[in-house]
Amino acid sequence: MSNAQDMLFRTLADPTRRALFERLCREGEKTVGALTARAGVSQPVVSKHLGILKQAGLVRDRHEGRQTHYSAQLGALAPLIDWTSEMAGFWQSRFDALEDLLKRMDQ
Amino acid sequence: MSNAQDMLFRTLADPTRRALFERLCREGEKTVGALTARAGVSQPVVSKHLGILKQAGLVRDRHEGRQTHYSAQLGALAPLIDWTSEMAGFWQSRFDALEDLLKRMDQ
DNA sequence: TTAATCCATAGCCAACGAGGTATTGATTGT
DNA sequence: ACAATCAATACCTCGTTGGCTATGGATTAA
Repeated sequence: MSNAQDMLFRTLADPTRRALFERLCREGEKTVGALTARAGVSQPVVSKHLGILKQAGLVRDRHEGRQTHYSAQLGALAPLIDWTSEMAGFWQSRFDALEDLLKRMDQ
Repeated sequence: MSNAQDMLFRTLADPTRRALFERLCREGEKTVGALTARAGVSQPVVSKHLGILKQAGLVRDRHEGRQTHYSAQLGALAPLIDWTSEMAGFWQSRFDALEDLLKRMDQ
């Protein structure tokens, strides 16, 4: 039951985590220190969140000396987009079926 | 800090809740009893989840005698789609900027 | 009227998760 | 060599939440 959507939704459900991902999307690659400076939480917490984001495939890390650079991986949002369009698709097809039925009744 | 995206992500993060919403999208309006029959959890739990989905605007309820019919409200997914395209937009614009820079350097 | 059904609410408990501080490992600067 | 910086890990605490059972309120059936 632990599909890709599950991981994504759970990961993005936390505001702090989503804020980190948003900053990486907006501003590009950032070090842990830079992210911590404006995150409103302690450095270990930021590191933990980044770890979870990485596990979900939403970020990449690049080590350079003693600092780690993180960047957003937009492709990881694909399952989210797929799920949304799937839901919209179901709804649409039921709508189409209803429309079809109404047309038949109209004859 | 409690915007629309926050509510949506948090609501859809739970697998049981998401499964309920998916069934309503796929199969259309259903009573609490019908949903409970295949939910794998007890009726009170289903009711609670439906209440949370309702609060997030993802479902509507319609009372008919002693039973309550629930149906999906697809429009509520809009903030999710908006957020996703916003993230994609940020990424794209940074990509465009880089592309532009490379073009200039190429001259 | 009484019994049965349907759903919501209340109350409880266990597990999870997000936060903190302290510490370690690794790298850079002196 | 030693001190300082950066990020990750370990460990703890506390609030949240998802599950359950029991019950109540409302409606329908006998």
